[in-house]
Amino acid sequence: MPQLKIKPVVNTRIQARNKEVILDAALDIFSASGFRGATVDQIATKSEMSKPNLLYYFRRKEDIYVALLEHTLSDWLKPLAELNPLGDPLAELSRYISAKMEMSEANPKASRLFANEILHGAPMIEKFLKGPLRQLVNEKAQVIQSWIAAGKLAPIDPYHLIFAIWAVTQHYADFSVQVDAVLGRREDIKSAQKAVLEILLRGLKV
Amino acid sequence: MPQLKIKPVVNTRIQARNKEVILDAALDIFSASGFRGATVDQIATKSEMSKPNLLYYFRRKEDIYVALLEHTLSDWLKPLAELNPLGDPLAELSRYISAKMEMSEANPKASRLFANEILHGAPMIEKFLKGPLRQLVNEKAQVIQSWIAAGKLAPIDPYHLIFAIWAVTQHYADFSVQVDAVLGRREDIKSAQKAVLEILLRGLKV
DNA sequence: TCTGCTCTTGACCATTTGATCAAGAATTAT
DNA sequence: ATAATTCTTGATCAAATGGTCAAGAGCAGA
Repeated sequence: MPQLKIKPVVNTRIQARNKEVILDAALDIFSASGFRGATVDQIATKSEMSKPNLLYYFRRKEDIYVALLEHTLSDWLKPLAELNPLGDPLAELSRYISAKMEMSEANPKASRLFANEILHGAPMIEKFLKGPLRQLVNEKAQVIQSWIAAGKLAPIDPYHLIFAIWAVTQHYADFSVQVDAVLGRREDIKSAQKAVLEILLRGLKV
Repeated sequence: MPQLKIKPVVNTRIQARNKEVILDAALDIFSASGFRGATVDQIATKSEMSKPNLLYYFRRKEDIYVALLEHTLSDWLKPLAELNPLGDPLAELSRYISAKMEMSEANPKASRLFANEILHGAPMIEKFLKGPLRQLVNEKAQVIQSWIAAGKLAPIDPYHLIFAIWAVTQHYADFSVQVDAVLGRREDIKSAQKAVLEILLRGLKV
């Protein structure tokens, strides 16, 4: 009696490759148009496969979107997780800010995907925000608080400091169109990074 | 011979009222779902009128969206325009930051509408960004630069300072879902405002 | 009151779009 | 080689959606 298989059980080479191709294409499309604005056809075309073929790998449009977000979220946490309680406060924060600026430069599409999701109420990643993200922020806010208590940092609310760092660094990815329009040229990330470090860190010195 | 009127020439009372009702409803819908995600039906329902009736006032979905953006843009410029070159630098910047924070609190929907538009490449407001906005920012950057030259402000790149102020203040409107999720409660704008002022201004003192 | 304009809507249309299906091609395991 | 499984796609569908139209209701000025 033949086994009834609705879906492949294993991930073959072809599956691994095609799923990656699809996620690559989907990042382009979703980050540019948002979930509703993107169409399965666009993603299929960019993936150079037929729409039914794409839907063979991800059964619903939403599945692609969720997979993409999950791919992105762990990367998103990493730099903050690396904030070292034992390091020098200003050096640690400087490293964190620089890492975020470089992420904005290297992968603005992921940043926009994430921004768009939150902007629209984060329907897919509420659990991530209230779970792992919240926990990590709590933990690192305590680290910052301990630095302040030790007199190594100016007394600034740690949570709002973290929000400010997120806001400023991601601004260069999410609002790059506006930044470029105002400056009248493609923003150079080096000088932006230098300016951001000054603006955010200068006030933190004791 | 009767005059051929395709569209009403004047704005009657009914038109004024209904257009406002529609724009109100549209702000709700567009800010929550983006241009593509919003449907004319949703806006019509929220406006308590039939779809053809809505389309009598705005012939295309895009017309509603554009009208809404135009409504918003002038408000958007106002606080920055009021930055007074003759005032005390820190007091002026403090006032500007506070005004932006209050705008985020009072009208987060407009902020999100704007954010979403820029996030997706600002197809409708490119001219605004490269024109009036750029001009105003240039002007105010010069003001800040003159404060720095006069030794009244720490030497910080004025453009990036303005970007930082935008980023941080609008973050509380655009990413409120994330802020609330991380804090585990509805953010209180008073304490946010206090923290933001400290973070952004502390480093600007000479 | 009567005339002409404004306002309103049910019915309808064309297109887009997410998703399905059956059937054949390609690949893999035996 | 051959059987089983995975992969691929043309054709198709139902629902959603932006927009139109004709016809009637409401309103304002003469």
